[in-house]
Amino acid sequence: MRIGELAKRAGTTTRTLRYYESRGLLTVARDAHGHRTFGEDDLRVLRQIRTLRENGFELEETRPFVECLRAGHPAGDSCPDSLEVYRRKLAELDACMAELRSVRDEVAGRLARAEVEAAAGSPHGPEPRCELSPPGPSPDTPQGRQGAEGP
Amino acid sequence: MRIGELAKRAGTTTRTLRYYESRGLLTVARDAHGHRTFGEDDLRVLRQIRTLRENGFELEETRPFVECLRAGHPAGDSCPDSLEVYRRKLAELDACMAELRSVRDEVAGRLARAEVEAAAGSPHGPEPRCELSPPGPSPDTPQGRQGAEGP
DNA sequence: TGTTGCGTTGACGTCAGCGTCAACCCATAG
DNA sequence: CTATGGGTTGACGCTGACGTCAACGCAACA
Repeated sequence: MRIGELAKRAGTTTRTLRYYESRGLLTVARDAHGHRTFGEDDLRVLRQIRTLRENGFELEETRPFVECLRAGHPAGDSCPDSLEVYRRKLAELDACMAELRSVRDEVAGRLARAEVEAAAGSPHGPEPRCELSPPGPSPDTPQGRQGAEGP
Repeated sequence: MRIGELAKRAGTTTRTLRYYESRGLLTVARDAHGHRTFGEDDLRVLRQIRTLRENGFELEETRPFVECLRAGHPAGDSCPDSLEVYRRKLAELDACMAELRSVRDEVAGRLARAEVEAAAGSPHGPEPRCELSPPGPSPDTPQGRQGAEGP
């Protein structure tokens, strides 16, 4: 199997595969023409990586799973290092959710107070300029899974 | 007040202030030497920006608050545009938390299953020996089992 | 007179994970 | 012969919010 077919089968692109190779996540053999050749095991590795990436794992965090598979284990998470990544990720997710909750409460509080002020000041205060623009082309791209973090 | 003092008072750096100016968030006067000069109102604007940034607002999202302050309002969130940003942010936070929760459950499930497998296999001592195809033209890889793949 | 310390502008570096050319090679089909 | 459709490498772009120089000007202090 060559890189185009593998990319299609894994639902990704050739650019991505070459990038993974450059990161050392894929070890690639070449044929007589210098073309990369892959086997079914590479597809498994790739699927493992994609699954993790879709769950918000960074590329580097997939390395233990890849090495676990390459060591001949039936699944990428059959090894202690992979489990450790799972646990770290869980803790990370919990921390992130806690922070998001606190920020959410903070923002909700500010909004509530500001709305009260606005209601109190509205009859006499500054006139509301423009109401919010109608729900036009605002493509809400759900990309951020752990985005609202600082340093 | 010059840029160094303002940066210190706002707990940030001169680079940051110049960056904000380049984004049009700070309108800056110059003295005879070409040095930027700031007043207390600039400090207020800056504090508003920093507070929002610390709560995960993007720089561009702080613009309505800045303009609100510059329009002479007592607080940055005294204007409808600012409130709308608050509301959008709340929705965004809620969506993000929901996604994090689902990912968290997914990962927790995988960890639990993998730990069960590990506990079952550990007493017997799993021997991973078979390796995947190393660099070389042999795409034929006899592999006995397949691991559990998620949805 | 030098040194320190503040200011200025401009430009490149950083982090992740690729997308998007460009310029080329190679094989097969019409 | 050429068009098409693979493959190869290399290099730049993109997103955000700055950090980190470089090379300079200007003022005060000893």
